[in-house]
Amino acid sequence: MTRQRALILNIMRENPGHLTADEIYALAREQMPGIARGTVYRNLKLMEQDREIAKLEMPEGPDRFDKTSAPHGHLYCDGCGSLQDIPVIGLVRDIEAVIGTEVRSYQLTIHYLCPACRSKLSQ
Amino acid sequence: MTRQRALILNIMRENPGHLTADEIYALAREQMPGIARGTVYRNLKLMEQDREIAKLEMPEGPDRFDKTSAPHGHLYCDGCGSLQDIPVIGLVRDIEAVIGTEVRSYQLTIHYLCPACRSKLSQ
DNA sequence: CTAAATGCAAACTATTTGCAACGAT
DNA sequence: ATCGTTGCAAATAGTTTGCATTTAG
Repeated sequence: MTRQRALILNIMRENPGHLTADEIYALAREQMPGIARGTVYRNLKLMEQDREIAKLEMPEGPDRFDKTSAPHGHLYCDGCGSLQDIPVIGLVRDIEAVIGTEVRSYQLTIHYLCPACRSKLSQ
Repeated sequence: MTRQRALILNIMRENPGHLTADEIYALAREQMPGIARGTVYRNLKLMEQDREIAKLEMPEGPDRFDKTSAPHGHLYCDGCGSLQDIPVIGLVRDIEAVIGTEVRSYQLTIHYLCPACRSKLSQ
């Protein structure tokens, strides 16, 4: 556990949202100006492999990262790209019943139009 | 509808799997050697916007493309990266009940270990 | 002490884009 | 004829990597 890794973890804990690697890098530099972008990417990858965090592949733009807590899905607006958590119940259980083995994790992205984008379209 | 676009569509129809843009490009060149990589990418993006096909963001490597038929999920093996379709029932209905608006599409990737990778680990 | 992690910069992969020429309608 | 689409090549975005140096355990 290096200082760099602790800092990255801390930033993710304090930050509610879904940060990209570069956003985490920028926040990290505020507290540790010498930290390298590569270090951030390397640590995020390691933490993902340890399943301390989850990588969210986005329809547009860079990946985002989520500290893994309760499994949940994401609502993605095709209009503006906004992202929100959404609870999902029973999915893992159902899938495990079908495949007969453990689900290690899942990524669910629901594409929809958020209220703001919907009202823009109807104008 | 250009010859190029028709060819790309046809390759996707004939090909059962989950091709990457470059795999489609390679197959397209067999029948139309002059086709440009950019043309393949452009058409795939347009077809995705028209929702004729779906883009699958992969945990590793390039995106893959799926001709959209019945909505379904994907089983991704964290060991070897293999990808398989899996039926999903009731998910869209459940989500729409929660969010109160239409689900345009979704992407569900279940991470697991396929039988082959599981038996390698236990050795 | 030593194995693992860092900083730096260069390399790489996947994808996008500007532009002149071409082709579908 | 016109406007969207192509081929080409260069550009970009995001991420990874090699290597000498530093740091944690």
